[in-house]
Formats: sequence, structure tokens, C-alpha cells
Amino acid sequence: MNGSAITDPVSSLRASVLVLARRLRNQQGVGVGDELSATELAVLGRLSRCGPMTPGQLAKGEHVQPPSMTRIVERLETRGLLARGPHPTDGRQVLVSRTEAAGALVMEYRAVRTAWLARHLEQLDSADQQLIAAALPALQKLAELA
Amino acid sequence: MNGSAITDPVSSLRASVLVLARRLRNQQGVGVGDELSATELAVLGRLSRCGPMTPGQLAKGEHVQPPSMTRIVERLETRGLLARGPHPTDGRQVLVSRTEAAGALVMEYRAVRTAWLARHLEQLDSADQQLIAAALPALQKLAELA
DNA sequence: TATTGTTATACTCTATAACTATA
DNA sequence: TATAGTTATAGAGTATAACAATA
Repeated sequence: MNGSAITDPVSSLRASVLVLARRLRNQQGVGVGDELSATELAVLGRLSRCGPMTPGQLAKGEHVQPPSMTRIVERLETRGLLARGPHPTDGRQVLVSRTEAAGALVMEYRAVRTAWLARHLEQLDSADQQLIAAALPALQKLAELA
Repeated sequence: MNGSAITDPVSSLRASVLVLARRLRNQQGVGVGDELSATELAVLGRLSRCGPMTPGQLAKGEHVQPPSMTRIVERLETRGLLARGPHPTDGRQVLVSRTEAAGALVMEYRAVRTAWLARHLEQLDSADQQLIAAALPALQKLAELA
């Protein structure tokens, strides 16, 4: 009657992503001593993957505003998980890099959270698991689009 | 070198979901007069799809805690978008239902936000679009798992 | 005694606007 | 004058703990 007995695909994607993200956020810091938010973990992960970057690049990558990234970087620096250094050629910019201490912590966290998500993925039948796995690169592209 | 040049699938899913959700949240209320948050829209949408429900059922569905749902329901009631009524057989429970005013608003919002997401989906090549579409039911199941 | 919902409180995440410093 | 980053401020979203009412 209302036209959404079957929700349209885009709405379905939106709803699923919102719920999943909420659960991922609340799932954090289960057994690991130091608390690390979802975004903080994402930033450390990005630094691990891509090497030192400027706060601006990090902000673009995570799609947050620059002041938000300043905050995140600040907190991580306080905890000794990343270091701020000068940019070689541009005095305005800053180079943020992950510390060694962060390496171990990221691995620990990733294991815990990945386990949580993996546990849920395992509850799907293998066809569904494969569909999700197949769509991952596309989802990643979608998340990174301008 | 660090073992995550290729991020593992589960981490990739987590990262993409987090970024997408952030963007979906910030994308809200673009041209529509009344402001409606992502979760509020999700609740109204759920009521549209499933008919009147108790706050507890809504909380379970959206995977938020009961007090959070109380808040959301409160705000929506204040704006005349839903109504609280007595439960027919259990005096403790409450039946929440969408008002007619909400119907039009939901459609309007859905159009705006769906358009945003659709615009981004269109930037992917059609193979990627199909992969995402194919994975949607599985993602929905994943979001709904206990 | 268990369950449903609410109230009270606090914290995290993120944004916008204004400011500083360098290019 | 434009750009990178930061500071200051505010608001949205959600949680946990304690409480009330009904089963």
C-alpha cells in the first residue's frame, strides 16, 4: 500500500549500513586495555596501510572535516599512538605517522573486532558470505567516492 | 611489510561501512524543511513497513538500547510524526504508530537521500553496481543478526 | 520476581565558524 | 589571497544506571 513492502535497493543499503555501523561502534574495546574508537582505529589502520600522511589527507580519506581529524590525531598523540612531524617542503603542513606502540595495539584491536564481525558473518550461509565478499571492493570504492 | 597491504576482507567491510554510515548521517536534511536524523528516518521507515510496534521492538530492530529509542520516539511524537497508544493486552507496553503526516515526509526524505546515494552508486561501473545489489539481502541479514 | 518503559546523567563523535601561520 | 591546520563552541546520538508500573 505504501510502496515499500519491498524496500527499494538504495534504501535497503542505507538501512543496513546504518545499523551495521552502529553495532560496530558499540562493539569496541571489549578486551583490550586501552580504549580505541572505531574512527581512531580506522585512522591508525590507514596510517599503517599508506604510511605517513597529513591531517588533511586523513580527513579526506575518512570523510570527516579537518577539525574532527585534528581532534582524533590529538587524542592518539596523547596516548603515544602516533607522532606529528614537520612536512619536508611545506611549513603549514604536518606529517602524521604511526608509532611502534600503535602497531601492536592495532593488531590486537583488529583481532577482537574482526572476530566479532567474523562471528556474525559465519552465521550467514556460505552463498551470502560469498556475495558479501564479492561486493567488498565495490563497497570500498563507493565509500571512497568524492 | 606490515601485512596489510591488502586489508583482510572483514576489516575492509568494517572500514567501508563506517565511512559510508558517516557520510549518510551527514547527508541528512538537505532540502526538506523539517530536520530528520538518519535513525529517526529509519524508525519511521520501519513503522511504515511493519505497522505499529512497541518501543522495545523498535529498539531491537535498530539495535539501539531502549532508552535511546525512548528518546527518538519522544522527538518524533513532539513533531507529530508518530503517536503512542496503549497496548491492547499488556498495560506495560506501548504501541507506537506512524501518523499520516509522517508518510509524506518520509517519502520526501527518502527521495532526497536515496538520490544522494544513488548518485554515488551511478559513479561505479555497472559490474560493481550489480555486485552491491546482489549482496544487499545478505547485508540486510547481517545487520539483523542477533 | 521479571519485564517494559522511562528518567537522569554523561560521554563520544562530529560539525561549523573563527583564528593563525605559512605559501 | 589562498591553503593547512587548529581552537572554540555546539549539537546529535547513544549508552549505563536507577526508577516506576505492570505482569
